[in-house]
Amino acid sequence: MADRQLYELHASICQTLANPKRLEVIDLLRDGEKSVTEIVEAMEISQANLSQHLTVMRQKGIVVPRREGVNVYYRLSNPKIIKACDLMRQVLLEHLQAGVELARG
Amino acid sequence: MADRQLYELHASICQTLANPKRLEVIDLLRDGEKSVTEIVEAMEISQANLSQHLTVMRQKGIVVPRREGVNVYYRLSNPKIIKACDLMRQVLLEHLQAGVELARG
DNA sequence: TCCTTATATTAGAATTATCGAACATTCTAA
DNA sequence: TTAGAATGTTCGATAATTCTAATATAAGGA
Repeated sequence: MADRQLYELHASICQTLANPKRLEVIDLLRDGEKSVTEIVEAMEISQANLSQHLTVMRQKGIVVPRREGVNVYYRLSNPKIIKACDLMRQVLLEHLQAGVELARG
Repeated sequence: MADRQLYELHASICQTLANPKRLEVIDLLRDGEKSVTEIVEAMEISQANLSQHLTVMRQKGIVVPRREGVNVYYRLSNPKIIKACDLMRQVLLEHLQAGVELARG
């Protein structure tokens, strides 16, 4: 596979992580699976909107669903996702300490 | 600082990485600084467009410029950025091997 | 100063992402 | 099989991103 395509796919993963709600979901799934209802109750988000975000993350292979009766439980597909997020979080915190201007937008 | 704000800043960093050209630039800077001209010549990109991407990355604290005469040399601000990118790349490759559908868009 | 090279900025069009609202689906229990 | 709870999908408005083209700025040399 060409490098260009790899960069595209890589960018696609980053794009999936580039949303505060989705990052919060990932953080919530850090220690194991949670049902949609559990996630909704832990966040300030509508069920429909969460479902949209979960769809995006599912399609990109970030999370994996498991249906159990009426509930659907989601988990992270790969523990390295948390590692990557934590690394970026470290970069962020180090920059904040260094006074780098990082305001969103 | 509130978690919500942290997630916003974190998303902002991911957003900055969520572009194939910018990822390619980061990869090019992996082993040390390069001038804008060097980067342009190593990629398929216009100078103006590269300058725009460098501006974004500069503002988000991903890269740091150093002017030397008429040239501006850019370097990564933090080696953890490469580590995070490499981790995500690993996740991507493992997913590809597992046959996960990751097509962009 | 004037010219040239290197880099940055702006404007505008096209594409893409986000969210609320409304609606659809799936499953279980009664 | 109908009701209700849990989850998913579609649509449309708004906002953000990306690129090209044109222009601007900065630095050095003749």
